[in-house]
Amino acid sequence: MRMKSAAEFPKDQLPKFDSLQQQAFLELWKTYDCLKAEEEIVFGEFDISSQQYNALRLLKVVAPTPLAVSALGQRMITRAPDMTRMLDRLEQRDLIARVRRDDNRRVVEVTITAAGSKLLQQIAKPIWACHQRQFGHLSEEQLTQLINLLRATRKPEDEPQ
Amino acid sequence: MRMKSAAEFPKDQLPKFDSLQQQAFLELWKTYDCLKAEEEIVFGEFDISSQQYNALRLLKVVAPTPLAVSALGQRMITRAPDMTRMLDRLEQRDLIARVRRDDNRRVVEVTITAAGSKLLQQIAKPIWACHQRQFGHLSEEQLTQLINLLRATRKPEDEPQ
DNA sequence: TAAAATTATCTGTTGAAACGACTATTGTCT
DNA sequence: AGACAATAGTCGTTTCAACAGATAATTTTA
Repeated sequence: MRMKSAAEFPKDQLPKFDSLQQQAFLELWKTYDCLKAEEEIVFGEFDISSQQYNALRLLKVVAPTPLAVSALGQRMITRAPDMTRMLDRLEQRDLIARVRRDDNRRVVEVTITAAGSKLLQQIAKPIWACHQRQFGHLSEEQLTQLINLLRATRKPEDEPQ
Repeated sequence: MRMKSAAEFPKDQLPKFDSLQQQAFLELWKTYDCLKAEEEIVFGEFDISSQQYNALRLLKVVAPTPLAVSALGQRMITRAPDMTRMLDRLEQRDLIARVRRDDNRRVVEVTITAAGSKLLQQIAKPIWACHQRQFGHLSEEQLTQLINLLRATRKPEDEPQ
């Protein structure tokens, strides 16, 4: 986590109003929150959280190969420090299966079940429609631009492809 | 909440891969989550949540005029269905004050206290530095572009200013 | 090979979010 | 005025997230 001291930004460079940077953050927050709320309505109809959906999605990608809990955790978008209990809930609903690996009994491997795949499939269309509603009015060019800017925000080194 | 039936998007229009729209959403999510995590570290040093910071910030803007709980709630970025207890916590720390309005005894008005203002002031610099770290490498043009795209995403009607 | 360190996951606890139901106050309609 | 509805905020409960510490299995080190 790179840290620059605040002193690197001397007072006379401080904008009088909230900085453009803060504005960008607030817009990002607001926008994310709007879209997430709409998504959650869709997910809610299937009694699932976006976190859970994300986990299932990742498991589906590699299926039928299992994924260790830690590997799954690392690939999640939002860092989840509580994989265990999230997987508990999915397991109780028989959407995933857990197996302790034999050649290394510390790791627990997770796979998506048929029921889990089916649920994903059911969600796929409404969630796709949701994203269409949210971004459908933007041109392809605007979308790639947005995506590139978001990437550039996260990764200072690699600018637009 | 406008709803289009999924049928409006016939199968042969479905992209083989995840749609650009979904990609945009995931980028937005990822980016927001990254930035938020960094912010929370800063806020954490002051034992405050971003929600609470937001509330204080809004109160500061209108200070010394008080703001009704409902008005505050509506201006919050993330809809908070639990204003009461959030304000409880802020009140316990003497960062805000609550007064029941006399001419309409249903509404409770909130103001930021001197201590609250002081805390905001202490946070201001580190949080500004945080936003600089996060967005400082983007040009002013890129930032306004990003802001405009985010706005356009939320509000289909008004395209870039 | 026994002790120490590391890895991978689990559990306990605490605080906060979500959702509804509830109370109090005011406004409206007859 | 009295009944009914609307508004503003609070409280109760359940569930979830975050952090720390515990447990168990493996690897490293002396």
